[in-house]
Amino acid sequence: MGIDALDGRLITLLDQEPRIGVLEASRRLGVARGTVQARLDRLRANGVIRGFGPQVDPAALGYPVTAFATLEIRQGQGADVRAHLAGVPEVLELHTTTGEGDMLCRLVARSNADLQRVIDRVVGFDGIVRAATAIVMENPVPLRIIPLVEQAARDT
Amino acid sequence: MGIDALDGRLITLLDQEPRIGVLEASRRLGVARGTVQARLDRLRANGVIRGFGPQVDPAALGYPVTAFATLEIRQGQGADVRAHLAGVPEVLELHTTTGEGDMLCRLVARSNADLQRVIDRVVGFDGIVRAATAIVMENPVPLRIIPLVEQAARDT
DNA sequence: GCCATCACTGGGCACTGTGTCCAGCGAAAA
DNA sequence: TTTTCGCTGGACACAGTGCCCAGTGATGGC
Repeated sequence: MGIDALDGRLITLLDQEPRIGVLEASRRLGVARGTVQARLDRLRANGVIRGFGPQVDPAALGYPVTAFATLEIRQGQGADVRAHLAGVPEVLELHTTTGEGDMLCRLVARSNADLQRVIDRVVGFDGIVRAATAIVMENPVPLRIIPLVEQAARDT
Repeated sequence: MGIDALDGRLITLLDQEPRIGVLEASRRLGVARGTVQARLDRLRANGVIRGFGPQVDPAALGYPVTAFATLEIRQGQGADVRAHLAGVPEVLELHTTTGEGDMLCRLVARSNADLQRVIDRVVGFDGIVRAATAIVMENPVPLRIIPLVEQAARDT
């Protein structure tokens, strides 16, 4: 477990220019192609790199509004609520949490007006007692991982 | 703007098997290679597909604990707080929101004990008045986009 | 009804990258 | 000291890419 400096540089490079292949990456990093291939195989085997799927922007799909909803669940209804929320396309992720509510989910919608429809669909389910919604205005730090990768590479 | 059924199938295919190339994708979809190439170029140009960067798992990097923190900010300190949080590697994303708090951020840590250190670092800043943290226990719906892509493709 | 536009097709081309070998070498562990 | 392991640098056949082209069918403007 853990990654070294070369792993960190490789991940950072692939994050900045995902289209480059193994050969070009080996040239940029100054190591043999086989080394990059082996590192990549190991990173995928260890689960550090889950894949290279397309990163789709919901806004470009017509869903520019993002919100987070904190849900309070009736005791014992967890599984049902999970299944219900998993069936709503506008629910992009769902977590069960400690603290205020019982669940936290990320929603998107076509507009602020459309968000009402989404929320109605989300909370219109028997097991959900209460919901508090926070609409996202700005996103100063978009989902990122590189700073953490660099720290993990340094701590080795 | 908007995507059609072929775009939807292409994105879904690339999400399931990111390693396949344009040629193989064209075979799976039953269209000419040039068509897939043109669709991909258009999706990237429209910003629907942002890229194909590596999806890194923080847990595999040694950060298995995730939490969400709601922050209340002192008036006029927004910019400073943003800059401060952007400098913390464990802050994976940051949003400004309506509702309860002023900001919502996603954190990771090496352990529950380590989370205390991260939170101290996050809230140990003058502009932050109050912070409420929710630790993630389960993640029944991991960050996903395909159901939304399929809905967007259907609505065309 | 006619013509221009546009996306898709199917083909061809040179070139690059990939997957997969291998032998040699230096460092670290046994 | 000897084994083990990761990295190197080279080789090979093959597949895929980027880029070109002419032909075709559908759509929309005139």
